[in-house]
Amino acid sequence: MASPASTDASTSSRDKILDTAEPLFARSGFAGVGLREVAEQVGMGKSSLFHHFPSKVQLYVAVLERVFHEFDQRLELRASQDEGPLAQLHGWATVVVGMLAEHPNWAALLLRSLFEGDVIGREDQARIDVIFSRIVARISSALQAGIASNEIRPVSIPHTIQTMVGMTVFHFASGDMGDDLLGEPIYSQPQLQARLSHLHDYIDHALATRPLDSPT
Amino acid sequence: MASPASTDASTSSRDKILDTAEPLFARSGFAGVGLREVAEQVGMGKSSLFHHFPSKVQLYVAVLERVFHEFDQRLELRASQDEGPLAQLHGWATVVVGMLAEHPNWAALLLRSLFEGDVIGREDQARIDVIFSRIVARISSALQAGIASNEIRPVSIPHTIQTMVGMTVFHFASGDMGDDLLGEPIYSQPQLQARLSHLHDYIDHALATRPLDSPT
DNA sequence: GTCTATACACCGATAGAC
DNA sequence: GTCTATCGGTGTATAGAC
Repeated sequence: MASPASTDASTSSRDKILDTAEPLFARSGFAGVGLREVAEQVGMGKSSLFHHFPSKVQLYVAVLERVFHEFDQRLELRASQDEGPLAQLHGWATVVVGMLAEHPNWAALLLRSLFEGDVIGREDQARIDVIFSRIVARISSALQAGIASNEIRPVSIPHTIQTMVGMTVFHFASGDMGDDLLGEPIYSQPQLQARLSHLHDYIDHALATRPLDSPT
Repeated sequence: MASPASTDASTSSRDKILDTAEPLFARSGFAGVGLREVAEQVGMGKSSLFHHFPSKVQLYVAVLERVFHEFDQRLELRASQDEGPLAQLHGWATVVVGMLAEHPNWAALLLRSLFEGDVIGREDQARIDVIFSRIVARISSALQAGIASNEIRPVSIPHTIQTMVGMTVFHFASGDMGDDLLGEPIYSQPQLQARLSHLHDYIDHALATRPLDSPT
């Protein structure tokens, strides 16, 4: 659905390269992937890659930007229904889990891009940062609104965002370690549902002010 | 305290190499570090490294094992005071934040080792997994005991552990992204304290059954 | 737009002198 | 235990034919 070419099955070489490189970068990181491996899997010569991307770094950047872009779009789409802050957070949690489930490479890719600093040039990093900031700002607004209206406890907004990013991105990037811990694959249907429930539970119990606590 | 030389300032070559390699692997990952760079910073020739470690992989493993080992030890030490499950979790949170603050490379190193699967051989990975399992088992026991005694809500234990690992390891590995989000360095004193408070808050509000709920 | 051929630096690892 | 020299291989990237 949705991704590369609009109406037919044909995919541009550029997209094919991106699709091929994405899981490789996700698994092995920027330094861990050789262009030979990418070219081989795409089915073309190494040199041909340079016709579509000026350098390995730019290929990596293109992969990242595509992911951040759609991530941002899907969150924005869900934000357009305007609901209360808690419902908004619940909705986003559902969207994020859905997206990461649909694209099992993305969590690792996002995780890398968030904590591996240097690999990308300043300008490219800045463009990605803009998108990321937009995502953060949205969550931040929801939290702020919720705190103002006393639906959400007065938690630290940045620390809560860090926690929520960790609860989603880190969890779905945790690979074998996560599988072992859960005793079942992270991306199995029951565990996807379990993670979503866990997120909803977090929102309701760690963030929401309990009815019992609210002032008379 | 165990590690390299006990009473004097001299450090074995082996330890010096480990100390040098640790931040490099933390920042750039296994594939992103060249032995030339390591050797240069240690102040010896590339080849000399092979006198102390049979291969690059084994050097990496040695770095990881050292970290996991001390991590495990410090948690065990703190476990020896026997307290209630909630107090135990609070204590561990304090210990973990303290350790990660003391060793700013560790979070990134641990994060990589948790989600980058392939780089290490089976046997070495198995040895690390044993240590990690011990850590997980301890937390798991505390949660289980707390749930049994009704001090802790009946949360999913594996998912809660994933969340807590993310709240610590991911947070302290988040580098520039985390700094930007907090508006202040993650490892600054106020933000260290803030993260610890956030963790305590999580334990008290997301995990603990509220006093109001507990049976007489 | 893809290919072959090639440039040049660096990689991890080994051999052997000191 | 550290060094120099060197091995074979791979890395990104370029040149130029088709």
